[in-house]
Amino acid sequence: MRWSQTLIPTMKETPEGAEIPSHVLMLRAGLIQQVMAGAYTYLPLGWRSLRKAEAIVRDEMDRAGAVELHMPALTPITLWERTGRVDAFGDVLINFKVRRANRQVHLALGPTHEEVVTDLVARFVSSYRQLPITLYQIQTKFRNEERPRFGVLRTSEFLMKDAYSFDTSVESLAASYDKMYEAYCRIFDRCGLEYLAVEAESGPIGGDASHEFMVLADNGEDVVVHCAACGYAANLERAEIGAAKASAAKAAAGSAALKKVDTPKVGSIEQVSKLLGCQPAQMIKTLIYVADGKPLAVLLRGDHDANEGKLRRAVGAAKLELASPEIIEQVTKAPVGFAGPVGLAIGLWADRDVAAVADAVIGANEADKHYTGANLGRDFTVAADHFADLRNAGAGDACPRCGQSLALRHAIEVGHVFKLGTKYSDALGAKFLDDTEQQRTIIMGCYGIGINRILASLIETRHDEQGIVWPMALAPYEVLLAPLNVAQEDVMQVAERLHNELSAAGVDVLLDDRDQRAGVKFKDADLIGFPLRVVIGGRSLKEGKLEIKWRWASEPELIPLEGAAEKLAELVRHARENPRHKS
RNA sequence: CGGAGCGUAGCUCAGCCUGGCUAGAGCACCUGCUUUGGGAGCAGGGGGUCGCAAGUUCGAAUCUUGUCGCUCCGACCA
Repeated sequence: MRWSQTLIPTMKETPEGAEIPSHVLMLRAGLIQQVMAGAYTYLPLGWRSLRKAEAIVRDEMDRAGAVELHMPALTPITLWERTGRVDAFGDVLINFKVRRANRQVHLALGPTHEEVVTDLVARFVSSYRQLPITLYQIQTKFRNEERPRFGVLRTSEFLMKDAYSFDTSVESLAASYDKMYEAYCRIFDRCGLEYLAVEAESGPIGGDASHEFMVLADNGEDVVVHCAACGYAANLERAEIGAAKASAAKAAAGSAALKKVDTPKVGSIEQVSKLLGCQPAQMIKTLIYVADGKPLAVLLRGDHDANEGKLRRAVGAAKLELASPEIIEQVTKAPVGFAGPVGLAIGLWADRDVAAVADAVIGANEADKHYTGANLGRDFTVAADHFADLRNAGAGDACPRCGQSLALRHAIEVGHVFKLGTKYSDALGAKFLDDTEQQRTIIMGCYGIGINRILASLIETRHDEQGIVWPMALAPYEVLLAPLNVAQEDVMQVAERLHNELSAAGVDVLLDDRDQRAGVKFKDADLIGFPLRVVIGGRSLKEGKLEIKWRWASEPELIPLEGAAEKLAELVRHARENPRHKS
């Protein structure tokens, strides 16, 4: 391809509104153009990279035995009503009515495709002989994001690979799941991404039933908990906390007396600690939840955050949510911000770390009042079996596996594998007859990859001051030919010949045939980040040599003009095998 | 959905506070000449409903109100 014949609108300056590196660089390098908040055009270069990522995903899905099909983005709302997900998705589900002859049809744009694919399987699969099977597609998904942001990281329309496995048993599901897990590792390896597979919230099946594939990046929206010592990794919702350090476990032997103090109009932990001159860790906060319709109270150290998943599992509730202000007032007889454990008549749970807080500051269940000097056992009690790990892990907490210190890292979720169980097959009647003529429900798994996020997370983690540093696998073009003077005939002859020979050898090559100064060509080459740049002209050509430079290398090297095409093709082939080469 | 900010040429921005000649600069674009290894120089040229609407005023990019769009922080995220 010739530069002059395609569309590559590079920008010297950072457009207003772009903040994070991947967004800035995708715009400046002419990969994307924003059409509205959360919707982008992929320009020729961006589209090439996206298609390369897609091709890798497709290749590995096929290798893992998954079968590609294509479902419509347009779906009837009734399909979503059958699984109750109209409510579950809420405003995220883009849906609308259209006129069709003399009636109205209510449609939804698919945010994912469990319903459509399960309905398909329910219609055509009826025997264990047809199972297991894993179906996948690569398709545009639609979600009405509350707040699109970070360039292509969070958009309302995005390209997703979604796969669904259908099995006859939990053991068979585990095998399907493992195949997908391994395929994901191969995909992200080939893309040159540094990723972590972390344990994630597991849903109905429990146990080891969900993993998220995370790319560690400072601008990631997710937080993963990582132990550098043993490799334990989990997302914040799921991360367990190891047993408390022995030194902190001194029994709460407080000396102070319980004393009611005035805290007028001051309800938050931060405000109260400031007013009373104590540390948040000296406080115990009391959160009121409603579990399956019944209110309960949870005690946490002031500087800790509740983990609703852990709490739900500890309490054994199906549904758990923070209580409304009305319920809180009814239960505590005080406005929000003044709840405390003393004299509360509802079920009381506590995070393990609460036991170590002596002479604590707590709410007094009375407007504008707190207690100081509160002590567990003397002033209030929590049943021994109501102590549990109920909070989010924090930096410095003990690793549940090895006891070393945990670290919190920001990350971008690029993939998710999940054992679904029978939620959708039950709702949509996907059953099969087993070899003993029993009718049973098909067991499902689902597996997603955000294709756009592969690009964004790669750029987020592989760039420098000059621009993107593409790995060979996803670069829009593998080789850039840069003739320095397009008016010079011998230079252009060499460039044209190399272009044709490399193309014939299966190398993606772009010829910068613009009549531009060398500086402009170099800046654009670095900004876009072509892995291999070949300069034709100047001193080296007179000596029968070409100058080549890897994007991640600091210095160029010279190769003989003689046999250059073969040499370059060989270099490209080698670099394709090593997706993670670094500067 | 709460909080904050920004909308002036394709891009980055000045002008607005304190209303007043024909609305500006740099980059980009077009023409010519020069230049040619890290975003060139000179000369000339094209391009703007100042987001939109209403209001105040003799007069609005500028003041007021409303509205739309975009961005950031937070909440939310099967």
